[in-house]
Amino acid sequence: MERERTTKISESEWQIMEQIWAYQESMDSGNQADGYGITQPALMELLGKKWNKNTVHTFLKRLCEKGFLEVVRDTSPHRYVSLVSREVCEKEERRSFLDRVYQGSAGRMVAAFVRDGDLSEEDVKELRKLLEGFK
Amino acid sequence: MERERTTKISESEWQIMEQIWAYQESMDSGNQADGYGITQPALMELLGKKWNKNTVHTFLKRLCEKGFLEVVRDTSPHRYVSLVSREVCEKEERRSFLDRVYQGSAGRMVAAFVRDGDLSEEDVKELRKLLEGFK
DNA sequence: AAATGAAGCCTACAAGTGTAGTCTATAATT
DNA sequence: AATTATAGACTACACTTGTAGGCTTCATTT
Repeated sequence: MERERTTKISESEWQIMEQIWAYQESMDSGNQADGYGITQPALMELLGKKWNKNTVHTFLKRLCEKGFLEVVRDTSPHRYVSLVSREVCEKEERRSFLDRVYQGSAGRMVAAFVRDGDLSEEDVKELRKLLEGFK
Repeated sequence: MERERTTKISESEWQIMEQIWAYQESMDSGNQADGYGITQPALMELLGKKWNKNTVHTFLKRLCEKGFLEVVRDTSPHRYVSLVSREVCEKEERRSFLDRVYQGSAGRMVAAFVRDGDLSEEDVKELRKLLEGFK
């Protein structure tokens, strides 16, 4: 499926997408008709007070232009729906981060995280389990 | 030690730093007097033909302004010396990547890498070893 | 109806990024 | 000395990103 996007989600834009994904997920479980997509007011609510209305609007517009969101204009406060899953975006980010900083070597990179003590005991335990189930 | 930097190394700038670090490392082993720092011509050589001279110069200048490099102007082709280790920069990048995409959770992130099969068998083996030596 | 207010649209603008042309010293050649 | 590469400095410019000020329109509330 996946529309071809060329651009990336910027730092701030991620914070917007973050909320939209979370919101959509929460809706998925509650599952109701077409209440799909978040309205800007609702989004503002989730984002908290530090965000200016117009700023958020700009980001939403740009995210639409970039092909990450879609606006549904048939309800009063319009609704924004994400067109790409968080998983896919995360994956793209990982790739580009990896290529930029670690010449694409996931191994070097994960090792750095582990070595650097960035992981909690929880994380380590979890990770061990994951590695076991690995051929 | 560490000069305070506020800005980050951009995508393209990383490719420059990459070479400079590598070069410096190779010099460290060979260890000779103050032949420290790479010249632009030498850098161009390492970067390959796709880079325009002026473009590279711009990046070098910016990296100096940002406090990542220093120019030594007492030799004919000036010499550029890195002021920050690759390790430190990598760490900063990891942090910002983590915060942006994984809300700072290294665990979630490493798990994603593992789960996604981004790791080679080599990597996995290496990783297991690392995790063993972990309290 | 008049005044308020929220929702949406457009415009602006400074800072950062990728790319590269131009001009000027300076050193190497003819 | 005149000519030609080179190295370095400066300038330019389009595009992206973060931020936000206006203006217009409905839908409310006096």
